[in-house]
Amino acid sequence: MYSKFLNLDSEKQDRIVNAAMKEFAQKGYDLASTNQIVKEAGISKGLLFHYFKNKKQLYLFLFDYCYSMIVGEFYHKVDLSEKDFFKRTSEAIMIKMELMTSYPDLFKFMEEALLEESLEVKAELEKKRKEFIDINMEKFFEGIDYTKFRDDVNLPIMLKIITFTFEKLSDETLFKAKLAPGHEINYEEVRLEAEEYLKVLKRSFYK
Amino acid sequence: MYSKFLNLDSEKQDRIVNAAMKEFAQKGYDLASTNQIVKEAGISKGLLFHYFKNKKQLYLFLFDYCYSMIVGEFYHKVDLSEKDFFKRTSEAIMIKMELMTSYPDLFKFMEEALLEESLEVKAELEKKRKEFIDINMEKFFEGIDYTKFRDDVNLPIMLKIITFTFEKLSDETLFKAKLAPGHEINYEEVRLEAEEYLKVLKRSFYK
Amino acid sequence: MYSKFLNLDSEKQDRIVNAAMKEFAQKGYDLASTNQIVKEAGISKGLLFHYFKNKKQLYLFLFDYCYSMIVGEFYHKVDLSEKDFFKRTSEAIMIKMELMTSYPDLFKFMEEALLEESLEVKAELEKKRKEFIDINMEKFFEGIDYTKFRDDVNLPIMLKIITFTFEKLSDETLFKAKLAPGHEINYEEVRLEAEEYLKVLKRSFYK
Amino acid sequence: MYSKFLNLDSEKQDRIVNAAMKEFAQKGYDLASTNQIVKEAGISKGLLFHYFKNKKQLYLFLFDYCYSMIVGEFYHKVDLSEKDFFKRTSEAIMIKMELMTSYPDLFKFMEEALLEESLEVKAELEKKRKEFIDINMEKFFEGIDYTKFRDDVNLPIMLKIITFTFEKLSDETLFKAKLAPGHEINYEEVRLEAEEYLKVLKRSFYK
DNA sequence: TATGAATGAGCTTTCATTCAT
DNA sequence: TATGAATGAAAGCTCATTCAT
Repeated sequence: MYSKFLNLDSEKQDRIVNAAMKEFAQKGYDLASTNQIVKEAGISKGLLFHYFKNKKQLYLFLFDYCYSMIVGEFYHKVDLSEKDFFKRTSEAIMIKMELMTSYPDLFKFMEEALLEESLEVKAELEKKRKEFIDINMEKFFEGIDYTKFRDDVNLPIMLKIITFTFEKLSDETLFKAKLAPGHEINYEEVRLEAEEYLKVLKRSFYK
Repeated sequence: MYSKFLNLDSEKQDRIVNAAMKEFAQKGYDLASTNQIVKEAGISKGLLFHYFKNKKQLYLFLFDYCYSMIVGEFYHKVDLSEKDFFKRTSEAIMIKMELMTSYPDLFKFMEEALLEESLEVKAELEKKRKEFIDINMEKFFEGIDYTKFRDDVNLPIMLKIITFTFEKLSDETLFKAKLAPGHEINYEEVRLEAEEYLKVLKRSFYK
Repeated sequence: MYSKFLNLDSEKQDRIVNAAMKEFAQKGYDLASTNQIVKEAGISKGLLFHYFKNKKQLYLFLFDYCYSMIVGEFYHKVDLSEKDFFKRTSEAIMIKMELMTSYPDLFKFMEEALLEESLEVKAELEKKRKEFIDINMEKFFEGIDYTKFRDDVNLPIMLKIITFTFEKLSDETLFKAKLAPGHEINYEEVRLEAEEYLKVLKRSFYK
Repeated sequence: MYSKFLNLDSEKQDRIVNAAMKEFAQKGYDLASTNQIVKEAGISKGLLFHYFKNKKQLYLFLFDYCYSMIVGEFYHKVDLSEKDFFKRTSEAIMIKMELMTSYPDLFKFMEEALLEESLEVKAELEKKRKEFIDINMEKFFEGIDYTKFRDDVNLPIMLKIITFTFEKLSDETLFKAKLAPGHEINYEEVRLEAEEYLKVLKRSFYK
C-alpha cells in the first residue's frame, strides 16, 4: 500500500512524516494544507501524491505510523508484572508524560486525530480508534489484582474514577508546562503530587 | 462592541443568531460558511460584516451570548441553600439536562465551542473557558458543608477528584455524541450514569 | 437561473460571453480553462463563479445563448415562401455562410458543442441537440413542393443527398477561406459554384 | 524515426500499441493519460518516452500505423478490375465493414482520430487526412468506366456529389455511434443504408 | 535498454471580506 | 441601514516530461 514511500531513504521519509504530522496536528484534517506540507518537507507537489494517492491516505498512514510508534514504546517501558492498579496507572501516566516530552509532535497529532471530526476520514478513523482502545484497555488491565478493592461499591466505576483522575492530572501538568517559559516538566514534583492523589484514592477505594 | 447588532429588532437578531449557531455547531469554526449563514438568516453578505467585523467576532459574540443565557438560566434554577455537596451536584446535573432539552441548539453550539480546535479562535476561547470554569467553581462550591467528608484524607484532593470525574464524564459524553451518527445525547442515560458515580464517590468520600 | 448574470450591464456580459465562447470553441469543454476565460474577460476568478455556479452551468448557458442567436437570425432571413427545395437549400446555405462570417466565434462554439464528447456535459447536450435538430428540420422542410421530384427513386434519400452536397460545399468554402490570407469569402464565386451543383441535382432529381 | 520502437520484439510492440490505441480511442488525445498507457502496457514511464519523444509523436505514430494497416488490407482485398463505379463503391463499403469487424480497436482509434479536435495534433492530422483522401481518391477512381454516366450534366460534379454523399454518410454514422451509449456501430444496417443511396445515385446519374 | 522518483504548472472551486451604491 | 458585485488567495490533485541510475 505505502510500499513506494517506505522504500525511500529514511531521512526523506522523516522529513515528510514530520512535516505532515505538524501540519495536521496544528490545523486538523480539513484545514491542513498539502501545499504547506510539501513546502516544509522540501519536496515537490507531485511527489507527495506519488507516494500517497491523496490527502486521506496520507492522513491514515500517519495515524497508523504514530499508533505503532506510541504503542511500541509504551509497552516496551511499562511493567506489566505490577499487579497493583494504582501503581500501574501511576507508572503509565509517568511513561506517557515522558513519551509526550520525547515525541511531542507525534502525540499532538495523535490527540488531534482522536478528536478529528472531518467527514472525510471519520469513518476510517472510528474503526481504528475502536481497535486502539479495545486492544489497549485489555492489555493494560491484564493481571490486575482486583481483590484489594472494597466490595460495597461498583468496581468498574472506581477504576474509571482512578483513570479519570490521573488523566486529568497529566493534562493539567502538560498544560502548565505549556504555559511555563522553558516548557520544562519537573518530574519529581509531578510524582509527589501523584502520590498525594494515590494516597487518597487508595484509602477510599481499597478495603 | 456589538451595540449595532443589539439595537436590531429582536426577530432579526434571532434569525441571525440561530443561523450562525446552527452553521458553527454543524461544521465547526473553520468550515462554517458565512455564505450559508447569511442565506439561512435571509440577510445580505455585507450586513453580517456590518454588525460583526469578521467571522471571528461573530463566533466570539455567539459564545458570550450562549454563555450568558446558560449561566443566567442555571443559577436562576439551582438551589444554593442545599449544603450537601453530592445533592447539589446531582441537582445541577438535572438542571443542565433540562436546559439542554429546552435550548438544544444553544447547547449544541456550546458543546462544539468547548471542543473547538481552530487556531483562529483557540486562544480567546481558552481564556473564556478558564473564566467560565473559575467563576462557576467558586460560585458552585459556595456554602457547601464540608464536615460530612471523611477526615483521614486530604479534602481539596477529594474535591479535585470529584471535579475531575464529572469533567471527564462530561467530556466522554460529548465525545461519544460526536462519534455517534446523529450526534444525539440520551440525557436520561447520562443522568443514570452520573448517579452511579455519585453513589460511589459518596460512599468512598463521606464519613 | 442565470438572473444574476443577465442583470449585468451588457458590455460586461458580452466580454464574458465572448471570452468563454472563444475558449470553449478552441479547446473543447474539458480543456477549456476558466482561468483563461476570466483573464480574457478581464474579471476576477471569483466573479465568474458568482454568476455561474460552475463550469458546466456556464457551458450550458452559452449553448442556449448561441442557439437562440443563430436560430433567431436564421429564420429572420430565410424566405419560407420559396417552395422549391433546391432554391431554399441554396439560399439557406448562403445565409448560413453570411452568419458564420458575421458571428464566427458563435458558430465555431456551436459546431464544437455539437461534437462535444465530455462526459460531464454529454447527457445535457444530447437532449438539447435532439431538440435543436427536430425543431429545425421540421421548420425548414415546411411547405416544400415535393411533387417536382422524380417518382422512381426514394425521395428522403434524394433530399439527404442534396443537403449533404450543399453542406459539404459550404464546408469546403469555409475551409478554403480559412487557408486564404485575408480569410475573405468571394460570395459571388460561391454562388456560381452552387448554381453548377444545383443544375446537376435538378436535372437528375427533378422529373 | 520510430526505428527504436520497431526493433522491439513484436509482443511488446503490440502491448504498447494496443494500450495506446485503447486509451486514445476512449478518451481522445488531450484526456488520454500516458500514465494509463504505461500501466496497461506494463512498461515504465521512462520507456514510453524513450521510444516516442512525447505524447504527440506517439499519437501520430499510431495514426500512421493504423493507416498503413487499413490501406494495405483494403487494397489487398478490393478488386480494381471492376470498372463500374457503383459496383466498386459498393464492394469498397463491404470491405471496409469487414475490416472494421476484424480490427475493431484499430478502426475505433482511426474514427476518433478523424474527428480529433485537439489543437495539439489538429494541424498534423489535417495534413495526413488530406493525403489520405487524395492518394486514395486517385487510386480508387483508377480505371473507372465513365461512359456509363449521363452526358447532359457535368461529370466531375456528379462524382463530387457521390463522394460528398458517402463522406457525409460515413460522418453521420460515426457521429451517431459517438452519441449512442455503447458507441456501437451496426454494420449490416450501415451497408443496407449505403445500398439505398447507391440505388438512388445510379438511377439518377447513369444514362 | 529500462526504471520510476521527481518536477511544478495547471486545473476548478470556495472563501472571508470590501466597497460603491 | 442594507445590498450583492467583486476580489484573489488558497485548496487538493493530475499531468507530460526529465533524468540519474
